[in-house]
Amino acid sequence: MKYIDIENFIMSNIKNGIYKADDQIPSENQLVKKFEVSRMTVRKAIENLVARNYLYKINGKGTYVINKDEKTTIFLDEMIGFKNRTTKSGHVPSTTVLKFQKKKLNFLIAEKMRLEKNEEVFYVERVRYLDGEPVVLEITYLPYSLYENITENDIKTSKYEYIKNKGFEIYSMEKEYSAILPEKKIQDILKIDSNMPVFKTELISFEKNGNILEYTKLYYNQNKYKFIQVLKNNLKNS
Amino acid sequence: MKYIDIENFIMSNIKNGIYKADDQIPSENQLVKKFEVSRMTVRKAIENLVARNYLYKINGKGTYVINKDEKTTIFLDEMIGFKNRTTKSGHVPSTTVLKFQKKKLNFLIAEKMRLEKNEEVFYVERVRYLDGEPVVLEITYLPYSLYENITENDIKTSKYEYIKNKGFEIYSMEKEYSAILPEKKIQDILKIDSNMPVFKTELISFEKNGNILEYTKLYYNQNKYKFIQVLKNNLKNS
DNA sequence: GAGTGGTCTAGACCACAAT
DNA sequence: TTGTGGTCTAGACCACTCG
Repeated sequence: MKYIDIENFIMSNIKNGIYKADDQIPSENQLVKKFEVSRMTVRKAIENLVARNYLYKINGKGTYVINKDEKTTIFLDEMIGFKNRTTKSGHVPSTTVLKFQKKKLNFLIAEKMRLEKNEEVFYVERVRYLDGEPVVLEITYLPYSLYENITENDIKTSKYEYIKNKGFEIYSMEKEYSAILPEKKIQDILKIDSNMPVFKTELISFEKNGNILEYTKLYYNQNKYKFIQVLKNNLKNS
Repeated sequence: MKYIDIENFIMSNIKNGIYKADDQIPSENQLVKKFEVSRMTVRKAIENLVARNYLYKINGKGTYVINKDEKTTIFLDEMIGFKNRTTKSGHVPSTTVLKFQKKKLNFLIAEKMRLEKNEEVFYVERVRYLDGEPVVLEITYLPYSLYENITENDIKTSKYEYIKNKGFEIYSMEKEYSAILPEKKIQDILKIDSNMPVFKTELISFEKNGNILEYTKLYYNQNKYKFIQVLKNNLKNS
């Protein structure tokens, strides 16, 4: 396959340090001439390497080599949220609430929350920023029956703080991890390339009695961040 | 954008149950006629929905709607490995060692393992199967100096069992989570579509004194599996 | 053999960056 | 204005599956 030849050419130049971090690689038209192929073939090779997290593109400017060392490390604490150790290193965290609405559940989400279709929930979209750059998009569904008088202000800082203050205790959590290419709307919010997959977590929080306290989807921006978790002791076998 | 119109057309048919799980959607040529666009435009829409985990393709046959309910649930135990609860439900696990070699480290991996370039390691590639279907590809680097007399048999079942039996204790673990589109070689091993991202974990295991016991990369097949983690109590704030 | 998706061509027009 | 990447066309040949 011709596009694999082009992938290999670019990759070997990255691995051998000929293309260094943040260097611009040859333009699509230059690669077209070099490999004597059509532009679509060159684009396919580049798209693959973008999706593989080796290249990034700037519209109207060019294609560049990703600088992994420059990525900000986000420490995930049991994967629940940010433990803002990052703030200690001078990064400024912030949160924006994009949407805060009362909504009726569609069938798909109702099933996940073990509620009836058309049951009412609060639908919340939040974006977490570091130094003004979007890190995570969070979409949360909160059952109306549990949080009747919630306001946008309640979840502007910490959602879990709010849930705790309401008198609920999260006893267990079910998390599903996946990797997807997000829809355009999410790409725009996170300011990521159109071929860059995101790391996604879906979670459901339970009270001890089995009540569902929330259903949440998290989309992590990998363009400028890497997501690290440190585990200590009590490790089990594989 | 025309390809977004096509994406929306297909998605609304999935969401409204017109295309049901495992249904074949219209062929590329049918969509070309319906939308009066070129085939490349149709293909871009379909590729996006494959990467978004809504469609899958079978070469020579057609494009189909993903059946999420049919996905086998894999329980991740502290994300270290399989806790084979799945076997209780009739699934048969197995492991294949693809590669077991003594190797000299390249610069990139040496840096991660805080070793020198050209230092010797055991390079191990293993695939975990369930009912003969590949679930995870694992690539492990084990420092030669720690495991001099290791054999392929030692890691045919449990790597962590072996490490423990060698007298080492994993005190902490650093994990990095990401989502990438894997290279063709990995796509083939995991038998996944060429536009399907994978969930990737990189981890380094430490002894209490800071010694590095392993560097491991894990690639999870999302085609037929979903990866769930259940956490109990001791949850912290976000 | 007919239909499917996989790869590829040789053009085109556009929005966007930089000069 | 020039060069870049983003979208799109109207073809083509191929390997694969299935009846």
